[in-house]
Amino acid sequence: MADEQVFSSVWARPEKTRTARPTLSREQIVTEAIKLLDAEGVEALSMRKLGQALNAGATSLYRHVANKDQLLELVVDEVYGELCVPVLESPGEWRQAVRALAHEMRAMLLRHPWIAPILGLVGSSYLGPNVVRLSDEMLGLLEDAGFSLTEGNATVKSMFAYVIGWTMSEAAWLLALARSGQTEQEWLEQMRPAMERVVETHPRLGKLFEAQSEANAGRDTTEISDAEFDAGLDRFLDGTRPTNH
Amino acid sequence: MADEQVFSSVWARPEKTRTARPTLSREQIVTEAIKLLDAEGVEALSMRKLGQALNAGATSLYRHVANKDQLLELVVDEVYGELCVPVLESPGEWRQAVRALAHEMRAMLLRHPWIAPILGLVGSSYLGPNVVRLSDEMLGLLEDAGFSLTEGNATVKSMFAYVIGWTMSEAAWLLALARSGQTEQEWLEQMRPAMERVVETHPRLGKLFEAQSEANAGRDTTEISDAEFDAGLDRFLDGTRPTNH
DNA sequence: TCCCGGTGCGTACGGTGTTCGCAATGACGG
DNA sequence: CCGTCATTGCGAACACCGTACGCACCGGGA
Repeated sequence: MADEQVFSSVWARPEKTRTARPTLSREQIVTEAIKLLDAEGVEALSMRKLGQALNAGATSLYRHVANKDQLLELVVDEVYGELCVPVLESPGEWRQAVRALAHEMRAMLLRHPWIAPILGLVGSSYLGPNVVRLSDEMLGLLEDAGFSLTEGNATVKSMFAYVIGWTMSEAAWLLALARSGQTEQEWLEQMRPAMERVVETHPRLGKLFEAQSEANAGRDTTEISDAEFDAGLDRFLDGTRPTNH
Repeated sequence: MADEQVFSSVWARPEKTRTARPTLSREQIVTEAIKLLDAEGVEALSMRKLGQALNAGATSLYRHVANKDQLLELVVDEVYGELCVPVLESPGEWRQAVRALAHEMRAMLLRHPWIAPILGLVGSSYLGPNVVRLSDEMLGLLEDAGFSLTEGNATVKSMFAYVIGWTMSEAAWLLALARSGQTEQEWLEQMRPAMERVVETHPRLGKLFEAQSEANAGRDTTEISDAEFDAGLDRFLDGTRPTNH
């Protein structure tokens, strides 16, 4: 390698004369980072691999992005850009709208299960353009439905908290499963002994497992978790309404 | 260094004859890891530093812990051990009990703001003894209050989701603030320009900020966030009650 | 034409998780 | 009392990481 380097300036000019004007852009970097994260997970994202995926050197990225941390902020905001706030047809339908956005958000977080840990590190990147747009539109929707600005803000924040918290644990499960490289069946089978030891000392949990596997017999697992997510969301919404003033 | 190594076996036996029976234990490692995480944050926890803090070599830790990942699982469960489920004095007081646990949990997560990103990586380490104990006791409490097992489980899961989601964003803020090494005032002042640019294009957000700073004038910031957390929690609880059957 | 700001990137540094083999120890069976 | 042996600590090494720095190179403006 080092030897080649010594001669390279002699026997050949760089074969592909580098067009020095932006062959690399911040957008390209961010979208490629997301692709890499989706494909291989959060621990597989390194500046070197990302550069490689872009046919570029690792350190070239630093011309367009200050940090890996900043890159992650950009990534988070970009992903929030996948969400779009539903339109409110009549003021009474704010509840459906909030539910729809919550579902969109859960789907997005499950599409990109690596976001959860990043969110904890990077905050919600509150000032990213997409996050700002999302907050603003959501606030407008609730305003149209009769919420005051502060009420609407509180509603959005609480709803986001529930969705993120819930989906984070789902995503962590999915990640663990993916890392193990096993099917869900094998995975469950593998930790059955630990399960049984738990049930032995905590019979109440055993009864819960029985009741659940009975109630869920024959149902699809994604159907089940959809329903559980909705149930919790509905509890939250049942306690929420605009004050008439 | 290497030279010294050659002679070391000659001019001296190891000064402190290593007692080969456990000078190191899994518990010590976990508690020291937590101390380190609290003191210096998640990116400061390395096996070498942890070993150093324990007067041990980095690789010695691997005799007691399989992985860094496993260590983090142990850490998470240990921290959950700080929580204790309140006692239910009468069946009607389940609401206060749930609120109390939620508060405990939020306080714990803010005491250890590094957990949020770890939780996303490691799952909730569902089978750790402390997590299991917590779930079981909480389930028992709600059972005494008239919830069925599946209802109680759904309630606990949803409540945890809200608390984790909410507190994660609080914790991320605290972490960012701590990393910047500035006071909250300086920090806010520093990103005022970005704030103003946002307000310019999104006047609704500007009105929200005004309304909030007016409503919160003179109040302590921790008092404010406590109240906001409680408000969201109450919405959730308002939509939750045991079915009489 | 010449220069100069912007861009790509090779090199290098300090740090990371983890494997491996060796040294040393205490407990135990004879 | 003396081997034997599983267990523990640990130094060295490997592959990889984020990133600072300096140089080569290009395109556009004077």
